[in-house]
Amino acid sequence: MVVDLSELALKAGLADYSPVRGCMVIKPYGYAIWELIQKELDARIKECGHENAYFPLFIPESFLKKEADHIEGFAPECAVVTHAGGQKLEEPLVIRPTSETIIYHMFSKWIHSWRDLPFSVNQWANVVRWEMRTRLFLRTTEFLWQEGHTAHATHEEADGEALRMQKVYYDFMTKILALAPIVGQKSDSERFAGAEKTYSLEVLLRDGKILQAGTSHCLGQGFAKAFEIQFQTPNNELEFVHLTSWGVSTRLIGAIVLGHLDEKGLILPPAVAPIQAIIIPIYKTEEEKNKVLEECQKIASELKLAGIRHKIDSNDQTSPGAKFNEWELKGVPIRVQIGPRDVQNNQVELVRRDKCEKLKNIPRLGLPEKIQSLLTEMQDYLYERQLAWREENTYSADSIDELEQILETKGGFIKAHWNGKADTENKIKELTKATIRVKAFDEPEEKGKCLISGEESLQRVYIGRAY
RNA sequence: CGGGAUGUGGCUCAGCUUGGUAGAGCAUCUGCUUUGGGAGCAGAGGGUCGGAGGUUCGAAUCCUCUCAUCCCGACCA
Repeated sequence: MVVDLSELALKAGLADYSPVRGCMVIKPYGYAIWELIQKELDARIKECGHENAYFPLFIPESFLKKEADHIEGFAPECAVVTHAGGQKLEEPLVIRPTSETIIYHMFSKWIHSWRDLPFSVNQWANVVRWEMRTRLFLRTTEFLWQEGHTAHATHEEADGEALRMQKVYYDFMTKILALAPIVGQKSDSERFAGAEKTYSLEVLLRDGKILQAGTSHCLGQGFAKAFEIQFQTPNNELEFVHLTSWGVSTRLIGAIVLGHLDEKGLILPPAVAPIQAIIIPIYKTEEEKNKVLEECQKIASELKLAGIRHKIDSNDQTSPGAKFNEWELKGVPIRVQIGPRDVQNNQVELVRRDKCEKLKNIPRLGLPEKIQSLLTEMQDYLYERQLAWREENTYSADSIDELEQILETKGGFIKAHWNGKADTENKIKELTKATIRVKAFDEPEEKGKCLISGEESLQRVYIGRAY
């Protein structure tokens, strides 16, 4: 099984390496997936009342330094512009690694009264983080994402908003991406730089590793104080706002690929497949070709009417067999095969990418409806399969040896007791190369002893090796 | 930044140990036959061997330096 994302992403035409270290070119097929992600998620974000805006790529260096934890977390990975217009700049400009600072600078100008709250903005943008090691889609130097920022009058409201957006992500990932993330809260050491609490969504991939697919932060008042975002209460008192920020990135494409792939290549959930049905004509003679292609055109126009994203692979130079393999590699959900026999009998052959089963003698009449129902079935099936995969690969460990053994032989999520402290967390990481991924919300209470310290613990946490 | 590897037609790589003036497969082009699970045959075009310097009559091959990329660790969406 090809589980190497880089190889698969290159072969399937999602992306290519660029001349710049750690940066990728997202090719049309990969970008089309991103556009579908954007479209679906953007609608959900707007339903929450958040509007889109755009802030500058450049951030004055001094802005980043205003929040102590934030600069400490991000300084090592910032790209900084020191020269422009042929001259050394008065103040260096950081290329945004994230936009909290510049957005909150603006918030302080825009928010004055309790009547202005809650206040929110979302932006779709690129950010740059000079990571030591990069990997196509999972960790690139420049990546695309969406970052939402909200300001609230109370801590409870801000925390509620951070949780609400995490739920929006959960809903999006399960319904649209057919992924089954564990949702919960990050440990202190894995928390976002400058945040009070970080909520995350952790996906178990098919190679047994874990991917943080999205985060939502309750920032408390730290940034508000650093950027002096104050408002007057109805009682005429000055108070600092409570902020949240939340984001998902092009990493989601990596999550889709690694969450669903099989030995033949990608399997795209229908909801984000740029091509949902690929039509492959099969013929020998010129006469057959004309008849078959004519029928393909008819099918295409019916699919268009039905709102199914499709394409006819009319390439004359490759054999049908080659096309089958090509589109399987690219993960197209439904393949429509049609040859002279089918035209004759008013039927087609369909193949579902996930199960790879051939459905012969499908009546030509009502084909769009049939394809639509298969797409729906496949979307559900992929989610069920992901969920089952996660459940089958979630284990419990009650000692560090047991934890290590499961990591070595199986991978996956391992639930274990932990005392909640940083030193024991580091120790686990040191010993096993695995990290505490998340404290799940729906984890039942259970008395136990910390793997390292033996201290009392009331709840298991999820541990695993992550990307 | 530590460890490993690689750089040779568009792509994947061989050749390097033991120097003798560049090769295969895929792709491309031409022609004919093919097309229901990765087509066949015949022919053609295309490379200052990452860069610089050195050794030598002669360097893809040996030496020195340099640049770049990828993989494995510490950092991270």
